[in-house]
Amino acid sequence: MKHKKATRITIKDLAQELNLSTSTISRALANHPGISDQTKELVNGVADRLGFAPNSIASSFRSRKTKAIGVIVPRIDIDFHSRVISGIEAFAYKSGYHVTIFQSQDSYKREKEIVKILQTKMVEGIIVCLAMETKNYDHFKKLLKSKVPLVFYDRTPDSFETNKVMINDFESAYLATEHLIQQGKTRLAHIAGNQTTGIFKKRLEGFKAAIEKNGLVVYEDLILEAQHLSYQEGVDCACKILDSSIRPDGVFCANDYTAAAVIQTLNKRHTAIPEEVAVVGFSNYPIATIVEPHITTINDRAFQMGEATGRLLIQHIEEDEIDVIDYQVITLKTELIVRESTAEKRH
Amino acid sequence: MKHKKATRITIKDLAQELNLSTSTISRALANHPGISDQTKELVNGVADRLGFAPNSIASSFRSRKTKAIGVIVPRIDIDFHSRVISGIEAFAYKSGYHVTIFQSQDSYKREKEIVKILQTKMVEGIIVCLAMETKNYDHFKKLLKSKVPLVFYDRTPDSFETNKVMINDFESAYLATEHLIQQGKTRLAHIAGNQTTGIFKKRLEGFKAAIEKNGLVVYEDLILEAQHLSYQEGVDCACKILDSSIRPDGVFCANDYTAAAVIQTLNKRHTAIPEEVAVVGFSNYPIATIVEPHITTINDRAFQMGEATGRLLIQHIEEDEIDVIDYQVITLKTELIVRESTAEKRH
DNA sequence: CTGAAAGCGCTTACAG
DNA sequence: CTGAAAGCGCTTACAG
Repeated sequence: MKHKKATRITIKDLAQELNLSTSTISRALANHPGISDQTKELVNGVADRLGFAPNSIASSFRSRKTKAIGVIVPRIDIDFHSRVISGIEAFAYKSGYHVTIFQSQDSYKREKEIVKILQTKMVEGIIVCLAMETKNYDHFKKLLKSKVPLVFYDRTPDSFETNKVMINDFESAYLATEHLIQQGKTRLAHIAGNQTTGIFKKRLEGFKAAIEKNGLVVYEDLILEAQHLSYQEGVDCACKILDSSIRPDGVFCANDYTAAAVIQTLNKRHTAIPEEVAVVGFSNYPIATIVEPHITTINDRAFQMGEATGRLLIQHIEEDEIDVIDYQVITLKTELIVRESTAEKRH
Repeated sequence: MKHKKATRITIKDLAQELNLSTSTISRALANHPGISDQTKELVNGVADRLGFAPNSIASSFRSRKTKAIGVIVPRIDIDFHSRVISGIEAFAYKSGYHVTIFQSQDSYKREKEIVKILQTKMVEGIIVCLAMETKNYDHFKKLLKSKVPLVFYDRTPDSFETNKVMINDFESAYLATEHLIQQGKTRLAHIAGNQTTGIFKKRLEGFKAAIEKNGLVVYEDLILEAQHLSYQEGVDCACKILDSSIRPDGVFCANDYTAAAVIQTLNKRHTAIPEEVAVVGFSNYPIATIVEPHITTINDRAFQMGEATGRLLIQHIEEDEIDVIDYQVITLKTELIVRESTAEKRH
């Protein structure tokens, strides 16, 4: 006798067992209204007893619904993205969807490959945070042409309109900068992110706008760009800024790693924070409350961004008859969390 | 005329277009050996021209291969897990698999729900890091009975043998503790993780073993348990330890958050690190090189753990005929990264 | 090297 | 409230 692979129980088996049609079994399992409660109980009972597990692939194939959404992120192991994904998964799960994840590794080539894979109807909708390299959006336009619901978050296309979820980077930077001004700071520096990326451009703009609106001077020499906003780049920028002839009394950093770097550099130089130099970060990473003094920063609400992105996508998946909406742009509120690096007395 | 949904191109359409059978089209697209190169070129050309995208659901349904693996983690937005997932995705992607992620939120109930969802043949194999609450493994045993390949990582079942990928927690803790002893430290403290979890129990055991092996005394009063190993718990434990009558000169922490907490607490008390008290952490989180002094810690190789887990699972999926292997346990090497919190001179 | 045909396990209009 | 029947888009043994 040959080794026989465990054959799975199907609705056919249940039908045979109960002398009912497969139609009835299928409907009973789906809790269809037109089936008597008695039959439903009977079916569910036998299903349990025989250890029936529905074949979701067959079901997806037939119904053309996979209940799957695809997510393309640059990298999963970046704090911001892992929190967004967590929000997406949490919302998707309670809506009966599951989430399949791909990393573009910030590569345009790989992003295109992934889009191609996702075009096979494996997923009902796609969420994307663009790869750093991506400047051409044809692969996504093709997707849209075939009516696949698509939502971008954070890093979004700049040359065409589509569904997006973002935070108000301009306003957040404006808020952060104005807070420094309110603390009496007048010579402000900024460690900026990659200026080919929209969100970092907006943060720089918000920084400048707040300064100008308050009648102060924008010192271009105090604005430095850090490609990856890493801690080490932050240290380098901090040294340059602090050694500049215009000695700054406030620094706004485009993320918390660089803010932590500025703070540690100041600490080493025994410069009083915030009295001599105040520091504001961006994102509210865990380090913001570990570094001393704790970092005043912008709460970027990554988890909520994930939830909002998931909600928007699922809405588009399920209400595709509402063809009236062309695209939707959601901007989330942020908040300034004031901590010791700008305001409170250090104990 | 009613609005007609964009009907997808199928292999039938390609067959018609080329006056070939669907069998040939299917084989040509799959690059089957028994098809002439000329035909393959022809088919691929027309497929491109008509914008054919294969229906992977139909294919999965028919071939019984989904090329999908499911991953159940407590939470995605924990640094360790996000790095493991990144490793899993990276390995899976280059092996032609994709990864669907679920968060158990450390809930036993939710973990069972997810397992039930995954039993629908949606995935070909499953990777799990157990929920904190989980003490009963029946849901996984059922999975194994139905021959679904299953691999656990990090937090693994303690009462039954199965595929696992772990680091050597005992040995790592032993190494870390012995390093403190080599620095001349004799009164050692330990901030331990939840002792109902195997890995944290092993870390405590390794800590004790190193002390005993070196002829020193284990001070039970200097061993504190922190449920979640959070920064705040770390601060609380640090205060208790430092105010104890046996003043410790070395602290081994079960993660880097609590190690950072100990360091900051020592800094506030103006206690010299490492001269008066040396500190070792665990995991090599980003904060390890941000906090001053930088933290000596164990590199837990999370990304590599993800790769190894993915490799092991896919091996089991693809070589299921190799029934000889019952289960496999892989233990990864760790390394001690020595930094200023124990050894180097602080500049 | 290519084709005819069966069938994977469901769902769903249609009929009663 | 239930059933008979068609069919989703592929893959694959079998035949030539």
